[in-house]
Amino acid sequence: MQHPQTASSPALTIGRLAEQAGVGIDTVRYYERAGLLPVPPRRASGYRAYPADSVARLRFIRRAKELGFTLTEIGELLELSGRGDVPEIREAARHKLDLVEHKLAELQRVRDGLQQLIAACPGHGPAEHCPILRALSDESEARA
Amino acid sequence: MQHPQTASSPALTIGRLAEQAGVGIDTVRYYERAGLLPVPPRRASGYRAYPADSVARLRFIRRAKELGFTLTEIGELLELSGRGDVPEIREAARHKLDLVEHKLAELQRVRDGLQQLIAACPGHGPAEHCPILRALSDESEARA
DNA sequence: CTTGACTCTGGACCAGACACTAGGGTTTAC
DNA sequence: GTAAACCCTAGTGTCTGGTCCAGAGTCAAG
Repeated sequence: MQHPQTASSPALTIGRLAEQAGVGIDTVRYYERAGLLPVPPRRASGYRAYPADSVARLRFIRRAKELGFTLTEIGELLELSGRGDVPEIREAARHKLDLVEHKLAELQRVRDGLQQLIAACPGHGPAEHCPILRALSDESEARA
Repeated sequence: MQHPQTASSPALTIGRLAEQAGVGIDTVRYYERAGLLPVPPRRASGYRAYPADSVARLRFIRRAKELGFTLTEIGELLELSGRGDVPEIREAARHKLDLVEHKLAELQRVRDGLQQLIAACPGHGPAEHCPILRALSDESEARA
């Protein structure tokens, strides 16, 4: 833990924060409304003043989103990461883990499917021989 | 290949088509609007009359969607497949595979983070260095 | 012929995740 | 000190991928 703003932390404006995290300004405000970012302190002018570590948090959100988590889920993950003592939270983490493993399994299935298709596809020749097309359109409803 | 409608093909109603393909009726119409399904012939009454092979096409769409392709991408795949452009299709699949593998790797890191969190959190103490957050927010911006 | 199930069109609506606009005030660089 | 660049709120618009009417016509069974 470091003091948020003793003297060294630059206290970013929303614009700088957004830029450093690679998102839009509106997105930052949206996340705040959505409860994903803590409400930041304000200057006298009303400008939001973000501690430097907000960048990490925003990046986390961005990347988790790329992984297919919804903002709600990300909020839950953030909550887990933010407080670490109650056993309930451990349960929640377990629950999240299930979810993540489920996602992993699905994604692996997708990967395997794609790999097989690519491996079997000669990359040339008539379309009838391309298993990518066949695999998707055939009666391969074996397991659904 | 079989003749579309010489005499034997049943010419499905939209309801039957949807049912056989496992999607909703509205979805079928939506796909038509979106250009994913060819505009079908109509009966005198105005009812859409689908050739039997529309089922395969719809299933293709459904499965490609399960593989994570967007409708736009699927439209492109369908176009490529119509042209018999095998190399391009393969390239598209390869590209998707790259994305999927990347996601897999990151998701694994999230999973590891959760596992560590659970293991290291016996029900007390500050989860100050939360591995979940670290997994995704660190300077792992190596490639972006 | 009637009834109930089906289909038609056009448009409204949903959630998620933002992006943009208007009409202001503020900060900063020169 | 002034102009550019930035920030504020509130509200509306956008895109994706559908879903759900309403009101009207059509088809199949009995």
